[in-house]
Amino acid sequence: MEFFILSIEHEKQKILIFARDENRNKCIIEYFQPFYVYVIPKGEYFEEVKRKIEELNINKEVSVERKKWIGREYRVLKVTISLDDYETLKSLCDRLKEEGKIIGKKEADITITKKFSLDNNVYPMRWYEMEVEFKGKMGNANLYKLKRVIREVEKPYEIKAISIDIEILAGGRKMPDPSRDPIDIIGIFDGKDYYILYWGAEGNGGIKVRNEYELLKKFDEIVKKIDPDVIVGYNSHNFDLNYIYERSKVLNFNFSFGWDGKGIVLSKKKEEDRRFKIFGIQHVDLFVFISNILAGQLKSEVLSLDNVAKEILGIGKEEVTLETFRDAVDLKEYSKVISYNKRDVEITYMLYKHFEQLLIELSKITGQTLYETSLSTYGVLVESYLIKRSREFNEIIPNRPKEEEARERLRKSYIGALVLEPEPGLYKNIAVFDFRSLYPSIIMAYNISPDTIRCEHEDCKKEQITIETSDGKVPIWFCKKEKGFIPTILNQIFEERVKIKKKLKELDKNSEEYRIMDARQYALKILLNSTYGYLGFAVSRWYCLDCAAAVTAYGRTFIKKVIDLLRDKGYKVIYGDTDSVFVLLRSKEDIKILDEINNILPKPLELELENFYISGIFVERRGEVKGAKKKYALLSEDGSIKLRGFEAVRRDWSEIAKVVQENVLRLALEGNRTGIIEYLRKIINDIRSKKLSLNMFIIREQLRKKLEKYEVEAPHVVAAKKYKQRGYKITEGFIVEYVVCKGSGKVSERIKIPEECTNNEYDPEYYIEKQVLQPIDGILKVLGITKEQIISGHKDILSFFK
DNA sequence: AACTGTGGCATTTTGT
DNA sequence: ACAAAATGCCACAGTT
Repeated sequence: MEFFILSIEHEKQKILIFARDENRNKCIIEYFQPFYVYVIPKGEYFEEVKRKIEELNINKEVSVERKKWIGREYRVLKVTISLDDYETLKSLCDRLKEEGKIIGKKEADITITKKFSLDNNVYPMRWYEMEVEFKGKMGNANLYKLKRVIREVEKPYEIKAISIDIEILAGGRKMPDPSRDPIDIIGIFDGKDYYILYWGAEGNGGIKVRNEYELLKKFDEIVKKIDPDVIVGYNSHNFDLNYIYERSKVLNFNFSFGWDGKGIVLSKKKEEDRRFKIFGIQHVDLFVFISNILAGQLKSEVLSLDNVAKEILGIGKEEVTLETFRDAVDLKEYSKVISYNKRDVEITYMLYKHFEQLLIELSKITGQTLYETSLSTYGVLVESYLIKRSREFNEIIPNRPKEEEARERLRKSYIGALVLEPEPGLYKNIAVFDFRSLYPSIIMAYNISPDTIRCEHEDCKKEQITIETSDGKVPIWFCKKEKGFIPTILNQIFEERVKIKKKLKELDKNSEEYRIMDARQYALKILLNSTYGYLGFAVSRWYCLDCAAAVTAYGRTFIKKVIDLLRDKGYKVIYGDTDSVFVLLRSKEDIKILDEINNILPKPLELELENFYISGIFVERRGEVKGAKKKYALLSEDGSIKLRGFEAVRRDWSEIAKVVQENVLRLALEGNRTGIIEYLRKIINDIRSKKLSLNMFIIREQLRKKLEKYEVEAPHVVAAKKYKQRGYKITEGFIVEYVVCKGSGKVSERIKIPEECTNNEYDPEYYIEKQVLQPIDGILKVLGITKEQIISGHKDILSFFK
């Protein structure tokens, strides 16, 4: 029979595969998974260790295998025991380790479900033909016993997904608290029909029920009726599912959706960061996935559903204020809130559909469930992938570091990328060249891997590079005779991606195949680009700080080499960062020097033209003559502007500061000096005469730790305390908003949170001085515009306002 | 990891 | 002699 696997769970050593057959019937396939660990004895103690394990008074099977441990081959003992007897084996191994007789005990921390996948080459989100034996029913699922996996089958599976979103109207007045405030609305959307359940008021467009208990009951029924594979929410781990879970406890209601008939299960109990799982159904929290994997590519500063939907789907923002909620409660009329909820479930569903293929491809590649992928960070993705591939290389999977070891690793650091110091000024005709995927290329080109580092071959030692870590400077080399685990894998990913990209060019952009292939190449790109970071990541199993340090060291030599080549040819290089160089051309024709440079560079490194710019501006660091790094603006031929590092792209500056800086930068790049002077005169006037809305003056900062942990009375900390006083729940990650108002003393003593500000209350002087003139100071300096020119007749623009 | 920049705070320097 | 201004350092947020 053929099955599409959704997830693989276990009860002790009993594997439960949650799958669907060709008719979408729920199927649970059972299998008994042996538990085993690998013990690596030190050569001379091999027989002793083997004997001691064999003498243990437990059921066991000990076999001798040849396995690789970080590239080196060993005779190892594969010890298969019952999971219940693990402690006995562990204490023996701990003792042997202390006596120095074994290198270690490995793969004990690989979950039993993972072991099942590795041993049988069976992973979620794929179809398999299996030989099974029907055993009867388990709930409403067919129960089978797995006899044998015949083969993987390539065919599509159409995922049935629903999105959910809840409303707690008490939140219109205070933070919703599940011990007190009921759920008023639960919305569900399956891509076709909306089920907006509500109670306690009138309303159009929803399904009215008698009370909250009935609401949960109806929700349960609908989910069972739709029988989805995926339930999607936006911030649903920390809000929607958490809330539904808590309310069901308060009301003593037991859900029966989920294949085990238990509904929502709390799988990680860390306060403030709980994780909810549903057996057989993949719970996908898009907010978590977007924050972990996609945030870097998005322009949105705050990853609210509205912002993200606007950027990704181009759906406009709907203004819903707290007033809407308050009115709904006061008038007992929910129509507006119902349509708001309807829109939210729809957007959530559409966003999910937009990312579904990427989630699927990432899951397939890494061997994880959709649920696991949606919670993964880059490190988890890379590691899952390496684990999945390890068997092909006969590599034993290294242990995850213990807390102490991880802390130790965190203390170590190494020299990173090279950043050139730019000379402040306004430049014309700038070409930006960069290396395409520099770090992955270096790993491949130099065979950088934990298993190739410091090999014993004298030949390999000849090509060394010096790395500098917190332990000091040391020369380092990588094996040239045998390809390492990580470079081999990277190479394969790289080649696979090239192949897909080639294929994409032939496909119709609107075809299903294009969509799948494009998601696949993007998933591969994510893995390719995350591997360097993974090597230096403290909790990695294949951690290798010296490898990471070698990657950056090679990176620095390459970028230096390019700069030297360009300078030798008489070009002026004005800036460079990690993998890019900014060079002044005499004309656009000069771009052809790229070919000459690429002829000299070793393969597969390749310098490319990132773009050509008409003009660009670099400024000084505040209070210094040195040019500021990672801070510049470029004007391209199509009129678009690229801003890096400037206050205009930062979240912790007011809108007025950002708008003014961006406008001034544009005028500067266009060479319009008089425009700047006129614009500034006008804007200063507007600020003073309070023509602008308060929104322009709100400063936002995030709390990066718990409020109590702050040592200083910084403005955002003071503001956060004000929020707290007003009954807001202040958590880590809370975005604090404040406005600087008139008054005396420190800034922190005269801030107000927006809801305290009446009558467009803000301090014009503060904003003109600190938010408008400060950020453009460097730009004006480059252009040689003095403050007197802005306010003619006055020596100093600041004294004008005093 | 590298880098920029703000505000708070304690101390030193400077102006009157 | 005193206060204001400058300075240096730290904590912190954020971008690349």
